[in-house]
Amino acid sequence: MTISEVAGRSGISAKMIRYYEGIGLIRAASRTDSGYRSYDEADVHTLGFIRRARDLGFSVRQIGGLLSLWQDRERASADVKALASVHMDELRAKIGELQQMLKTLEHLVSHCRGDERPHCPILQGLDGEKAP
Amino acid sequence: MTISEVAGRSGISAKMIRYYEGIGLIRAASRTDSGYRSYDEADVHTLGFIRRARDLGFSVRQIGGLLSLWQDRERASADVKALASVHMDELRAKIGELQQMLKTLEHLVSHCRGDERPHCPILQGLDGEKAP
DNA sequence: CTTGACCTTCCAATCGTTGGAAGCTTTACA
DNA sequence: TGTAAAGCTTCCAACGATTGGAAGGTCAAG
Repeated sequence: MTISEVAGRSGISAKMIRYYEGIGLIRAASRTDSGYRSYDEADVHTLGFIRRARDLGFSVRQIGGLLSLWQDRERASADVKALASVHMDELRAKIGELQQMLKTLEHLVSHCRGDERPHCPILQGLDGEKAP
Repeated sequence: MTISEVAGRSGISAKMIRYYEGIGLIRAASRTDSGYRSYDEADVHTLGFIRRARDLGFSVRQIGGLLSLWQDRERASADVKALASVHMDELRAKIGELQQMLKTLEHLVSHCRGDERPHCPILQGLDGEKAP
């Protein structure tokens, strides 16, 4: 299977597959005589795993950890759970941060008439006169 | 005022002040005879505005737009509101994305015993057997 | 045998921020 | 006055994940 085939089937671009190989997230693919990378069903499977982990927001480093556990038949599920929990905490923190920004903005925007006049509580809020 | 003084007072690092100058977000500071950048109260004010905008998650490009409007006495508040609304939509989209990730993870994690045994619904979920 | 679609590697850009190196200036202190 | 520390300058590189492109080799269909 060529890299574009496995890319299409896994949902990871050929560019990223080469990149993942370069940083050591996946093993270097075997090559044809002419130097083309060659893949099989197991690679599609692994890359699909990576794509789903990525879709859940795991970093490449975290995905590396998940891959190790995934391939370790003697893993403890507690280790997987711990890794996932760290990421969930990161997600919650990020969500909270963005929600706080949004809340502040909603407050400012709700007081802005949004007409042709220059008066604007949004800019006033950014001006530092008061921190809402 | 030196760059580190204005950095301390505005909450933006000297590194970033030079960077903002380099990309044209702020005007090039005047220089002393020896080539040091020199700042005044107005610069502290402007940088404070930028820091607060940045704290609300606006991109540098958006902050450029906000600065223009801030300094334009004949602006229409509708323009400010529109710019802020675009960013709020971005924030809502990002929050929704992260919440969806978190929700999926919470579901997976809640079914994982987290003990010393290898069985793990989290890894099963990532394995592609089913997309929850 | 040519053409087009693929593959390869390498280099660059994105975005915002930080770090460091090399060299000059100012400040502080003996 | 001499010197050392601290602060300034510019330039270059890295982070993370991804995309884009250029230059050149290879495979398939016509």
